[in-house]
Amino acid sequence: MEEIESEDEEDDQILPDLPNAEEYDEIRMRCAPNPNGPWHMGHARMPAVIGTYAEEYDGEFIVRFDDTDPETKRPLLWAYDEILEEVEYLGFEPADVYRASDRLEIYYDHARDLIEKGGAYTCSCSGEEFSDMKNSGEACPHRDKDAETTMAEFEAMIDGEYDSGEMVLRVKTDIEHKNPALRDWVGFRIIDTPHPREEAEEYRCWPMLDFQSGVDDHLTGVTHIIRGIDLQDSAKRQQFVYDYFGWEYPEVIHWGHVQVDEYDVKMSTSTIRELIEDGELDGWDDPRAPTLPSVERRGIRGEAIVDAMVELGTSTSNVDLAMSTVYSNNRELIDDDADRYFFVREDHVDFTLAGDHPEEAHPPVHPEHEDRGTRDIDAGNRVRVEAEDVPEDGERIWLKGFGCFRRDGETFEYAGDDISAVRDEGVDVIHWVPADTAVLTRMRTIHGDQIGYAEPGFRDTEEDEMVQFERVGFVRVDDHEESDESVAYFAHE
RNA sequence: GCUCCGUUGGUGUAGUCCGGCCAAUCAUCUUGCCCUCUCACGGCAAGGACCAGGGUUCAAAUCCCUGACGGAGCACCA
Repeated sequence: MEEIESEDEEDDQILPDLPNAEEYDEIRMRCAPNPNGPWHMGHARMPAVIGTYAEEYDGEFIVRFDDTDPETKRPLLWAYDEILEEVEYLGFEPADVYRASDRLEIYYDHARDLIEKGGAYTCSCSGEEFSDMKNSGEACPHRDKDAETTMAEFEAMIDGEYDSGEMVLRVKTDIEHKNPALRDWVGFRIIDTPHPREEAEEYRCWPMLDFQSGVDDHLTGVTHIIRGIDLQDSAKRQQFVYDYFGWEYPEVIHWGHVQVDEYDVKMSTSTIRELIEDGELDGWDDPRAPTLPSVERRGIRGEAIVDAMVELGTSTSNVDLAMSTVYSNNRELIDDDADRYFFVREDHVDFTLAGDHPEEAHPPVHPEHEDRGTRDIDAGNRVRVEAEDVPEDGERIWLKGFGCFRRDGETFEYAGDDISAVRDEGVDVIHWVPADTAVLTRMRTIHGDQIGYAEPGFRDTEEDEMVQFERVGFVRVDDHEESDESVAYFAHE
């Protein structure tokens, strides 16, 4: 029995083993977003994977907002909480939440330390000047400054005595390092634009990512870092700081970029924001936007996304996430609970009913759960079907849950309720709605809105409920009240 | 230009460290059939990949070399 359980557990672990996990008492990882907007699908990968690792290793993870650039990557104040909600939506809870903009004094103290150790110098070269020297392996004239001068100038940076661009603090690495990306990088610079957070609005001297993140990873006990290949030189840069302080660098995993298919909109926070500002998207949760608020509104469960992300693994090459995988996961989660309804899309055609047909139709609420009973649809005098489903004149069609009809021009003549017409004679089964009482419904999809008509009982569904429009797909009920049309968000087939 | 890194079917992934059990795993996907008053769910079947070329070896997806292709960094962005 024990053996079986342990085997099962092994099967459950899809992610590759964490490097040197056994050397740490407790695994602790971090998710370090920049709060400059809500998350898109790609952002879900980090909490999905480190949250899963935390579960597998009985460890924990933290969220740390790396909000150290009030200007070019200006944080949005509401994005902090929004992102935390998205982590929750994905089904995870961080052990701690930090904001780098709360921690400036900590970074300053470490910078002072570093200066005393001779590991940093203030530099007033222009970016271009320095870049030229650096690329030819030459030290700039400021490199040999004594620690006292550097310290005084660094304090002046903190005190706001320089304008943006006038002075930076560089970490002294190896000016002749064969990889030019590692040579004497900037640790602190001046930004004139105040930080949007009240708590941080007075600061002008801001650490760069490599300094801030390097210090914080150590101070917050991070044992394993996952980051993108765009940051593959970061560990090597930060290693110089760690060496000055005598710290051990955490384990690092680099992964490639993730792309998501299906969407017409590029997956980038700035692109999405522009489209919203231009009015092309209704907001961050527009179904056409590849964002987490959007997929949540469509009724995709966080778990479906997490499973798909975890399956992507942590390879260093770029990967494409097929939304079909997410949909497949989600279908499995929701199918059992999703009641069935009819929904006739544009273009539609109406037919007058003729003959001795029953007044009501009684299709099952869910084909696999008879106990949930049937819907009762009063057919009225006319039914509405999709143009694509209209049979040739004179041919029969089976209105699902209702009965067989033969088309005669613009009328449907009742042709009985003998199911053998379907089973043995090949009559097609289609969905339909009563034309006069159907519920006008806007179905919002990833490729734009679609108008249609739901059966009357759809009015009684509750907001947030997942239902299946038979032969159309699964949707999340969004709203019945706001306008004269009901609104549903299309999830997937 | 300099410096890193990668390349298994449409997509993702296992296997690569320690060469043979790999004529390559699993999922998704596509197609067909079955089930069915849904094109959902379920069942069955099929399709589809080791970037290329050399080398080492009895044996290479796995080791070595070269090349091609792709990605990333060389920011006072994260």
